[in-house]
Amino acid sequence: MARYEPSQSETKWQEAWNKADLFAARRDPAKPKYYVLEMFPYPSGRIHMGHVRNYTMGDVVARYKMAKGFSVLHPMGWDAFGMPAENAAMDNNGHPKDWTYGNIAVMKDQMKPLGLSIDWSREFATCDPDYYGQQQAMFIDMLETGLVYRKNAVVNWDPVDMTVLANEQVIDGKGWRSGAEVERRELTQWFFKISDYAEELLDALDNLKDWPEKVRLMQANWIGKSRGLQFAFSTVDAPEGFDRLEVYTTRPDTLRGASFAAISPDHPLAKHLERHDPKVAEFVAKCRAGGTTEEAIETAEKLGMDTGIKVRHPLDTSWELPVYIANFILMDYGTGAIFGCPAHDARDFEFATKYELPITPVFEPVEGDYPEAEYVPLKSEKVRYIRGFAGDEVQTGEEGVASAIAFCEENGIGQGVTKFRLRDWGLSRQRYWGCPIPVVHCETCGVVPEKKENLPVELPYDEDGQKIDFSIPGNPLDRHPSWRDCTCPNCGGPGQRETDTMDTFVDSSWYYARFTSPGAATPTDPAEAEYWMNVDQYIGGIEHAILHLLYSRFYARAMHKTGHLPAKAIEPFDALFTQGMVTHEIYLTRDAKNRPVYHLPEEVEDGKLKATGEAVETIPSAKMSKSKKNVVDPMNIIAEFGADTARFFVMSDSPPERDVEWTAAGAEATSKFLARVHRIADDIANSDAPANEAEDTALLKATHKAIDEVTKSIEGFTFNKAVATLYGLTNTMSKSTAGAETKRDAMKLMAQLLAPMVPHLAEEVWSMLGGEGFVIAARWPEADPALLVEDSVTLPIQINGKRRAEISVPKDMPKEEVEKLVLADEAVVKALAGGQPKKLIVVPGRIVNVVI
RNA sequence: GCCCGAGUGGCGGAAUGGUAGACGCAGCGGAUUCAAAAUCCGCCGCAGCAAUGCGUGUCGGUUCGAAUCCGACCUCGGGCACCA
Repeated sequence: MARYEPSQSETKWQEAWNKADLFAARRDPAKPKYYVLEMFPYPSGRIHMGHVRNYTMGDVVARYKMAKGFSVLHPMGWDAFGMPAENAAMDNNGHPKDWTYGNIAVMKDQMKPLGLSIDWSREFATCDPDYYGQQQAMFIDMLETGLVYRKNAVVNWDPVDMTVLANEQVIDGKGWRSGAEVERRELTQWFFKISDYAEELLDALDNLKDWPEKVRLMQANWIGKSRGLQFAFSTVDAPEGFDRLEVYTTRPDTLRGASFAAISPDHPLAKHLERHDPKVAEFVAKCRAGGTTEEAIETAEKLGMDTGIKVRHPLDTSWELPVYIANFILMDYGTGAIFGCPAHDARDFEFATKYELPITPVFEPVEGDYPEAEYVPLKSEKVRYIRGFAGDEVQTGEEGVASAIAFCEENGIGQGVTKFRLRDWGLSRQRYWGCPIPVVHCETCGVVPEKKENLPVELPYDEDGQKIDFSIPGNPLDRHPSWRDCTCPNCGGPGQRETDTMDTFVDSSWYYARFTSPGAATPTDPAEAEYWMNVDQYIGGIEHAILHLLYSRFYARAMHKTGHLPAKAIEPFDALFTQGMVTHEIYLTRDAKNRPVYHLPEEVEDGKLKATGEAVETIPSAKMSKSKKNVVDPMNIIAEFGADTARFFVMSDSPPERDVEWTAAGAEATSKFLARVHRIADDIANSDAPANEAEDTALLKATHKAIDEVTKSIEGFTFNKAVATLYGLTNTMSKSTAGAETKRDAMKLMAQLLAPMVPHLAEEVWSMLGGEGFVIAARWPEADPALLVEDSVTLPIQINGKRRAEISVPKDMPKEEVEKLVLADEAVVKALAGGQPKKLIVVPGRIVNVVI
């Protein structure tokens, strides 16, 4: 009797697949194509269960589509630039390049045993000069097309380390290494003009039918289209050149409830005052403390300072409002100046209360009492205007806004304008380990793009023969004279290279396109892009719902505009599936400064560190993340049980879009199940049981029902249900007394159903039962509709909505006859006690409800 | 603070307006075995001897019928533009 030995059979089948070169994507005009892509990994060092889950899902789809007769593209690469490599270099006195490529080698070795149907010939890393050189070429094209520009923007500045910090490196407003209070500081930075596409990116969401509704909603809110009024206050006692103060409001209907005007600390007027008034300078400096994130700004204590300047109310010029500088006004949104109506805005209410400003209601509820604090009804709700100036007395907020805009336009007060919350994409990073921005700063010519024939502008590995020192904070490119100094591509005179590198989101905004022709001498090859684009199914984490996906949608449009993608590819991902995350508890201890030190699960046992016995703090499950070290190593599972067990386990139980808490408990059970399938297949292969018509038909029906359900489950991304179906079919198969021939056929069909999830075992079973060729090369089975119909159904009988009895009736029994049967039922007769039912509801094939 | 989700047995979950708890884990009982492992069979929401009652985060509503639809709230998770 053959035993289930995954360690041998998995290697055997992987070698056989390789030899047959089954997974190389081929442009085959005779076949429909299918491009399935999982979000490529960051090479953190080791794979974790999240990767296994992500790539197994993609593999299930890829293998299923292969069996359905598609020419499949299923590539893999590495999102290889980014901060962790520099941090590692800092910690280990190493080099980001060595660390990154070392990690890639290890992770690839760990992924290979999973038996994924990946075309490894297309592999690349974003830190390969060949890849980022093409990215530089596109940057130059975009610069020439006007899609790239420079402007000032704020960064987190660590005044002790004299360096720019990532948001992640700012903890409670302090630098993570120096502990210094972080300040917001302006630098000149490079930007992509994504705002040009705001409207289109919003409108096009409606056509992304196979994207999750929640992702489209999140992106729509992020883009944040709003209709409002822009107008200028005339100022009183303002410095020269500031006669007018432009403000933007989405609630012009509340204009007569205005009690103050407020400007951002970064507003030109605030900057002017800062230079002339030490008190303003002090206040503005206070406002600039803390990080740059919207979260930090929104949750910080609301601070304001009266500038002493007044503005005249546009509807009544004798009415003057004070002008405050306020830390919660963002310069990036609108005009960087607002008017506050504390009666109908929570934040303005808080501010007005704090600074004792008047709170004047503009409208009140149509019914009921005016609330104690601010009154902020939905814009769609009708309210009664008591200090309105346009439109009806009773109207919705939306109507009030529209009529206020119309009134202001007619009376020359201001203009209705449409604004977007979406800001241009700042791509400059003051860091080493990223794609160098290919421009040269020349004293005579200014900012000049590098010549394309000089690309790639490669990152220097060392510094005049010396290893680059990553232990010094800041950007090594900035203090690397022999790399930095160069000749101007325009005039040939002395120039200096741009030392900013690109945001890693740029790298991941076009890798899907590069996979269609990874070796091309241009960013893409038109024929290949035309054949393979778009990505038919994209799979990745919900954490990328906004930034990565929105940037990719913009970048595809930019690539089209610069001639690198066909028009059909401006929405690069036809269907999107967002998998849930794999979560795990977090273990930490504290260092001398009470800062957290994280520990891997395998270093912890019974709440203590294995090495030292020190007790660890346990934080409840959170997304597995390399920085928190709450990652589980799938290699142990593969070594103990085999890849098929790891694959099947991550597909079972939890629905794919939901988070799953990793627990080791189920792995053994999964392995037992796979061994059971193997055992049953072996029994069947050696059986000579005679045919048995009734049993044969029953097994055949069960098998076809399973074909139907598994197919639907794979198509619908409910892999956990496919697993449950396969468990059920296995139980049926094991108990069935059907003849050997029928059982063999049924088992071969089951091998096909198993193949996308547990490909090695499926091949083993297939070959045991005499299947021809590879099981994954066999055409996907189709359920015979005739075998799916049931002759009779069980109808539950409810009395007043509670289940009290059930009857079994032929499938197509007419309603009237069902009613007769129901009324004759013992429980119904008893409940009616001789009376008539008030109502009798018969839902054919589903349920009966007797209302008494 | 703002935007988006999710809450069902001891546990993961199934059922998306029609029998709540499919399937699996854990547990319990049995068969097999000298014994154990493995395997096979059965039971398994809570309370109750039972009849029956209760039960899908909480409270309210719509409906003949609600885990499912609507409203308010609570808790947990994701994102917030320099983590990837």
